[in-house]
Amino acid sequence: MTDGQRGAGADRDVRIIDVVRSLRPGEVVSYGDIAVDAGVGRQARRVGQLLAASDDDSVPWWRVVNAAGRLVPGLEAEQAALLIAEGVDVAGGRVRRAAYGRFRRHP
DNA sequence: CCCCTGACTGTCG
DNA sequence: CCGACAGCCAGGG
Repeated sequence: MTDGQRGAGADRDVRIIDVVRSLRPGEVVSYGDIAVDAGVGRQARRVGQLLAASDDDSVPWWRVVNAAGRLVPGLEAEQAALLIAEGVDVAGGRVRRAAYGRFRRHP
């Protein structure tokens, strides 16, 4: 592919996944933050859709929650276990604000 | 091109 | 605190 970027869409996906993979243990961020960090603006939905379709084990999807700190529907138990194992404060199917690593929301 | 769906988000009652 | 609503963006039928 010496010509232009036929994979423009795939490039965005790669960036998003890359941001998620850059998360370290105990670090939790929201879909919106991931989208912004990846430089795709308000594609928070695409982030979730992407993670849902990704089978890659190198992608720590459990470190991603929604803006309310809510865990992934249907996988709350597993996600909670993984987060707690990393020292994240999880309660009632959601992550506590204080447990966020890159939390960039008004406190 | 139109319509529906979604691991989202912010506002309102 | 929580449910209902509307807004936004991209993918799939």
